[in-house]
Amino acid sequence: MAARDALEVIQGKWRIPIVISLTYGTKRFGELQRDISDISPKMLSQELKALEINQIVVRKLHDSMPVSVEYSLTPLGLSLKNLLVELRLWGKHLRSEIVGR
Amino acid sequence: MAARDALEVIQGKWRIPIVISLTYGTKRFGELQRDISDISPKMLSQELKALEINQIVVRKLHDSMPVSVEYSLTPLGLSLKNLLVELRLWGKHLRSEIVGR
DNA sequence: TATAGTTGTTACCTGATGGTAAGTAGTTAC
DNA sequence: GTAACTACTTACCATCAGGTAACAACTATA
Repeated sequence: MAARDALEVIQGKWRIPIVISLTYGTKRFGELQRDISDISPKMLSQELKALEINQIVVRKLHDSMPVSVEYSLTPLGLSLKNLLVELRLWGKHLRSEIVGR
Repeated sequence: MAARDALEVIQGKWRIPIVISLTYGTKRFGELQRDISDISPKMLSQELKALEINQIVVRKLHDSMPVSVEYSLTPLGLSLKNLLVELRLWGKHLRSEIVGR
C-alpha cells in the first residue's frame, strides 16, 4: 500500500514542521531550532537523521572555523510539495468541520 | 499548523487501510476484518471508534436477528479522497526513487 | 584564561501504540 | 443442548515515540 509508505516517512510530531521550514530554503541547525519552537536538539538531530536516510534532506558540512552544517531538501523532499498542500487543505477543512472542538 | 492536524487524524498503522476499504462502500465489522488482513478485532474496534470520534466514519447498528453493524464514511471521510490520492502518488514516487530498498 | 556560541550526544524516564489471547453476549442452525 | 457466527471487550505485555537534563568538542572573542 503506497499511501502507507508515504505516511511512514512523514509521520511523527516533527517531520512535517522540519520539511516545511526547509521549503523556505537551506537552513542551519540553530536556525531550524529557532524556527521550530519547542523542538529539542535531540529530536531535531534524530529526525534530521531519519529524513536524511529517507533521502528527503541533505546534510552539508562546512569545514569552516566555527563548524557549520547546512540542511536542505533533496529533489524527493521538494516533491512533497503537492502532498503538503493537500494535507494543509484537508487540515483546514477538518478544523472548519469540527467547529465545536 | 493545519497539516499536522490532518496528520494526527490519519496517523497510525490502521486508519488509512480502514478508510481506503470504506471508500469502496459500506462494510460490516467482519467484512473489514477480512478485507484488512492481519488486523485484530481489538485494533479494528479501537480505530473505528477513533475514526467515529473524529467524524470520519459513521457506525450504524441494525437491530436485526443476528446483530449487525455497518460502517461507512461521513462526508468528511469522503473528503479525504484527494489527500489519499496524493499520498498514494507520492508513495509510488518514493518507491521508484528508493530503488535499492 | 574564561565565557559564549556552534552542533550535536548520552542517559534516563514516561506514555502511547500495537500485539496476543481469552472471554462475553445474543442468535441461529444442527 | 451444543456448536457456530456475529461483534466486540478485557487483561496483559512489549516496543517505540518523545521529553528532560546534562554533557561534549571545537572555535572565537574578551
